[in-house]
Amino acid sequence: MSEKYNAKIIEKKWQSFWSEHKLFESKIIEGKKKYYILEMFPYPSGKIHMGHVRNYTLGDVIARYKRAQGFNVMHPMGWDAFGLPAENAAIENQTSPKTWTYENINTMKMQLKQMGLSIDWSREIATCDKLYYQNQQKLFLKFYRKNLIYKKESLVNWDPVEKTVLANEQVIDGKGWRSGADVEQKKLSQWFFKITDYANSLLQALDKMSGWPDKVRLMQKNWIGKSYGCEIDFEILTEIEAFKGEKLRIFTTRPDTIFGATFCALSPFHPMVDRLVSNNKQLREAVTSLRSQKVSEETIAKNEKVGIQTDLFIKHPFIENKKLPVFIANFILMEYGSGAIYGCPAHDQRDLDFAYKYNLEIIQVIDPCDQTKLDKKIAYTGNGKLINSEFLNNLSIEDAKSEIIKRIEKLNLGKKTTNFRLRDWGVSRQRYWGCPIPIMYREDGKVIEVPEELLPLELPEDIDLDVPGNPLDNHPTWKYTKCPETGMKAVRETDTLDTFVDSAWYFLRFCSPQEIEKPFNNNEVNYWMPVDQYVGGVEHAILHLLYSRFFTKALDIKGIEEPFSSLFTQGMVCHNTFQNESMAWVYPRDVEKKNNGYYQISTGEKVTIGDIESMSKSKKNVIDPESIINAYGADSARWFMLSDSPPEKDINWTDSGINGAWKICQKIWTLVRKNRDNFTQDIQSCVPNFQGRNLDFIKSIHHNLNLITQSIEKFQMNVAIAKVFEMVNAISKFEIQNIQDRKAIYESLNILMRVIEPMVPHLAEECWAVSGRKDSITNQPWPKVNVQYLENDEVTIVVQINGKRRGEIIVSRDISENEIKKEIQNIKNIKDALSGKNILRSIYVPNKILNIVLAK
RNA sequence: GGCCUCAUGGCGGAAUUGGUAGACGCAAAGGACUUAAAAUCCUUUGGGAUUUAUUCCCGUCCCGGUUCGAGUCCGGGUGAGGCCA
Repeated sequence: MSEKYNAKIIEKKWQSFWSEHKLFESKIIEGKKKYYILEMFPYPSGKIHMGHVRNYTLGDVIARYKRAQGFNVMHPMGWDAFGLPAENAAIENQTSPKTWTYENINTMKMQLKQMGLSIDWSREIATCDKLYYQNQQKLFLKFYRKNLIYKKESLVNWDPVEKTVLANEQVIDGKGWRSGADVEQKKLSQWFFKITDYANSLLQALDKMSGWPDKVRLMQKNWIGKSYGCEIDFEILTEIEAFKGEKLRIFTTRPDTIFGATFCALSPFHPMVDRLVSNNKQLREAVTSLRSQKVSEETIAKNEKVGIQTDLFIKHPFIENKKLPVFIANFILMEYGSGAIYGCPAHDQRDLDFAYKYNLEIIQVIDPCDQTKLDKKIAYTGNGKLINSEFLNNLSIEDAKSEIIKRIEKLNLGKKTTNFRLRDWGVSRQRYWGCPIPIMYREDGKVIEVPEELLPLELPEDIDLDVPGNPLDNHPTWKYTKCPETGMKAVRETDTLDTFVDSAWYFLRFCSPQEIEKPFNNNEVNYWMPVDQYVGGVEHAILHLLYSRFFTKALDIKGIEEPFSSLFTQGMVCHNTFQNESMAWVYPRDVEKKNNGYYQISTGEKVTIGDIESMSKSKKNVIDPESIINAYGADSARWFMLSDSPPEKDINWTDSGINGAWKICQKIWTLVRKNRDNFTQDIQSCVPNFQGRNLDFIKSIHHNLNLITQSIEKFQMNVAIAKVFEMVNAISKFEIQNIQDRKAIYESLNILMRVIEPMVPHLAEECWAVSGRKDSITNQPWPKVNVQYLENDEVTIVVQINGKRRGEIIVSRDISENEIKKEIQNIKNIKDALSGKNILRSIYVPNKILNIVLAK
C-alpha cells in the first residue's frame, strides 16, 4: 500500500461508490424531517470557475452536515440554460445555441462531479429542455388568466445598425457593444408581469423572514420603496388653446412644503409633453435630447439638472394669484408617481440645483429650530417646524403633512396616495434562445392563447443568427399559424421570456422534475418546500429573489408563502482583469509577467492589468479549478476554498496556500493510517475510564467538536476549519502510553473523521475504510458532544487592576470572590501593585475576571 | 447624489457578542533529519523598553464620549467597497 494519499485515484473511487449506491438520491420519507438545500443553479457558460467552487462547496458542506444530523436531505442541481451568451457564442463558433449549451452542460456536470458534491443528479433539470419550458408556458397562461400579465408600450435600447434590442449591459457609454452605434430609446409593445399587485405583500413578509440577512431584506425593502405621498391636481393657466381648462396631476412625498413650491416639472416622457411638442419643432428637438439621456437614479442624482420651460403655468391652490412655471426636466422619472412634480427648492437638493440654474424663487418653509446653519447651496431636509406657510405655520412636518392632505381632500384637489418604487416586471425579450411566449395574434386583432394541449410551443432549430434582428421574427415560417378554434390566420408572439422567469420557479420544479403534465406535483412540493437553505451570490439579492418570491405568492400554493426560509449570500471570488492592445479580454492563464510588465503568452502582446472584479466569463478573469483539482485533488480544493475567509466575504483569488490544504489532507491520512491498530476489537470494546492526561486530551477534542459544530451551524466554515486544525494537532501530539490512551485516540479519530466529512468527503471515506469499516461514513451520525467534557474543575481568572491585565490565577470553579482576593496576594506584582493602595471597588465576573479599582 | 456595509500583524483572518486582542492558517527566519534536495518535525515571529520577568509602555483607521473595563456601544471625521431595473 502506498504511503502517500493518492487523491486522484481515491476520489474517483468514492465518486463511483456514491453514485452506484445512489447515496444522495432523495425521496419523500414520511415522518423524517426534510431538509431542502439549494444553491443558485449555474449558467452553463463553458467551464466552472472558482466562484462556482466556492458556492457549491459551501452548499455541500451544509448538505452533508445536515445528513449527518439525521435530516432527509434534498440537494439538487440544474442549469439556467437559456440566455444571450449562447446566441453570441453560436455566431462566433458557427454552431447552434442548443448544441453549445448542451456541450457546456456536459463539461460542467463532469467538473461538478469531480468536486465530489453530494448532489441528487436524478433531479437534474435544464431550463432549455422542452419538458421544462412547456411547463413554464403553462404557468404563463395561468398567470395570464389570473390577469397578472399584460402588454404595454415600453422603452427599449435599440441598436439601429444591428436592428436589435440591447440588454442594459450591452450598452456601453450609450453605444451598442458590437456595432458601436448610438443606442436609441425605442418604444415597443411588451409583456409585463404585474409584480406591483404584490408590492405590499412582498414588503410586509420581509419583516418575518428572519432567516434572511438584514442586508438583503433592506435592499428589497428599498427596491420596493413604499412611500406615502399626495396627488394634487393643479389648474393649468396658459394661452395654448389645447390645454385651457385642463389640470395637471403631480405627485409629491412632501405635501407639507407646498407653500415653498416655486415651479413644476414634467418628465420628458410625460404624455402632456407629447402634445406640447406636436406642433413645436424647436421644443421637439430639445425634448428628444432630454429623452436620450440615461434615466437611472444614479445619473439623475449626479448629472446636472436641466430643463426646458414651457408656455404652461399652474395655479397655486393656496396662494392667491401665484403662478408656477412648468418645466420639462431631466430629473423626473415617468415611472414614479405621476411623472410630474412641484419643486420646492429650499428643501430638496435636486430642486435647489434646478432653481439656481434657472433663477427660480427659493422659499424656506421649514425652520430647523436649532443652531443648524443653513448653507445656501444645500437644501435642508431635516426636521423642524413650518414657517411661511399660512395655516401650516408652527406645525411639525408630520402634522403639516396630514393637515395639508386633509385640506386637499376636502377641496377635492387630490388625495393621499401610497406609492411604490417597484415597477412591473418586463419579461419580453426580442431574442431567440429563451422560452417562447404561448400567445398568437389573430388577423381580426384578437390576442389568443395557445391552448395547453398544443404545448410545448417549441423553438425552431433552423434559424439564421447572422441576420440582424429577432431570429424568431425573421424565420420564414415559424410565426405563421392558425387560430385553433376558428381557423383564422394568426401570427405568433416572437418575443421570448426573460431568463429570470426560468429561475423564478426552478426550485419548485426540483421537487418533481419528471412531472410531464404539470409544472410540479403538489404532494412533492408540500413535502419539500420551502427551501430550507438557499445559497448564492449577493448579486441576486434583488431581482432573482424578488421574482421568485413573487412567483411563489402568485402561484398561491397552500401553506407556502415564501420560497426560501433561510438565505445565505456568499461573497464573490474576484480576480484582476487583463486586456490586450486591441482591448480584448485575456484569460489570466494566458498572461505572464516579465520585466515589470504583463504580456499575453499566446500573442506576445502587452496587456494592461485592470480592476479586481468578480469572476465572470464575459471579462475572462476566471480561474478554472481543473488544474488545481488535477494537482492537489478535489478535497484540497474544497478545504482551501473554505479555510481562510468567512464565506460571506469577497475574496481575491490567490492559490498561495493551496499547498497547506494538501498538507493537512496528507497529515490526517498519515495520522489515521499510523493508528490503524487502535481500531481493533479490543480497543472498541474497552470501557473508557479517562483520567489525567487522556482526560485532558479527550476534553480538548470535545471542546473543539463543540466549536466545530457551532461554527458550521453559523456558516463560519473558516472557524470550523481552524478548530479541525487544532484537533488534528492535538491528536498528533498525544503520546500513547497505555490502553486508555489508545481508547482516547480511537474516540478522537472517530470524531475527527466524522467532522471532516462535509469538507473533505473522499478523504473521510478513505480514512473510514482504512480504519477497518465496511460501510460509508456518509451514513454515520454526527458525533455528540459530551457536555461533561466541556466543564473544567479549574478555571483561569484574569486579574485586572484599573482595567489593565496584571496577571492570572488558576482556581477551582465557582470559588468565591473573597477567596480569589486572598489568592491573588500570592502573585508578586499584583501584591506590589496593591500594597499601600486604597481599593475603591472591585468587579468580579464569576469564573472569568476580577477587576480591582484603586484610588488615584 | 441617495441607501447600505466594512476598516484588527508581512498576508487571510479569530475574539464565547462589553471581559486575557492577534486563535488557526499562510508567508518568513533559525534548527533537526539528509551526501543533497523534497517531504516531515521542532523553535521564533504586532511595535518598543529594560533589570530577560508571572516585567513595563504602546497598539484593533483618526478624534472625542459612555463604562470598573471598548476591537466590540454612542457622536464626529477619513478611507475602501456594494447597490441604485
